[in-house]
Amino acid sequence: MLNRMVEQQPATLDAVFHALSDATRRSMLRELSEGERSIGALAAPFSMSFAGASKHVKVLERAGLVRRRVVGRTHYCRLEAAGLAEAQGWLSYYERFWNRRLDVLEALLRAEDEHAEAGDEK
Amino acid sequence: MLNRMVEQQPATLDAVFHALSDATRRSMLRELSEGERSIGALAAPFSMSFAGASKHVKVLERAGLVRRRVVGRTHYCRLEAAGLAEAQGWLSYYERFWNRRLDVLEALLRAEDEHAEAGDEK
DNA sequence: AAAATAGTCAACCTGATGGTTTAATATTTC
DNA sequence: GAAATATTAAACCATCAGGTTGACTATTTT
Repeated sequence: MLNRMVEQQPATLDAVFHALSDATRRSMLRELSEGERSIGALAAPFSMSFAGASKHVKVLERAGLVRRRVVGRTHYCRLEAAGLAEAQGWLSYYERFWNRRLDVLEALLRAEDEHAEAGDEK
Repeated sequence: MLNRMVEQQPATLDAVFHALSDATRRSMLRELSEGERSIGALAAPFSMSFAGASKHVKVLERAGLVRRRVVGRTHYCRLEAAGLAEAQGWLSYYERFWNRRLDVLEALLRAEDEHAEAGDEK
């Protein structure tokens, strides 16, 4: 079950990471994390045309990060975070590498502290 | 200290996510997770020109995911996972969203199990 | 019915991407 | 020193990305 989530779906991972590689889209996701937003509402903070925002939303949809609900003339978008989990799954493989570095850093700091506690602080 | 890692550095995040949006580059990172590799060694599995691989490595370097050590005519690359930690830091904000979903799924499965255990399995 | 609103679509522009090939540079080997 | 090796650089190509504008569709308001 977890497997299904971490599983490699190259096309999808491409789409997810590509979607995340743009600061405007990342901001839109942040906004959507607070609740549903219309396309117009998503466009507003960027003084960007509706058409521009529409394109960004489509990129997010293609990546499976956003879903759309049409009510009358308004399109409401909401966050679909499962795709982000896929990205995290991929990244988690590498955790050990930076954890290792953090371990070293931690050890260094601890050593420093112990040194200080030992009474040689000036 | 953790803060410094999770901190938003838009330009860098752009570069990191962009670097990850290509399957070839993700494979290269996987390869580098096993140890240092020359540009040629990185190119080999993809039947791609040296020049092509060289470009990919430059993208990874720009994103801070790879570092290079030149020994004679050979350029050795190694993984620099700190940049990946930045990406994970960004994603971690959204964890609660998919965790929430997993909780629901888990609850559903548990409910199913209990139902089964209750003796009504046929 | 007319006007305003929310959004898409298509065309267009500029600049980046991913790939190639050919030439050039630096190093190593013969 | 000549030949082979490892790599970059530069030019080129096709395609994609991010953005705009203008025209169109569908809904809502007046």
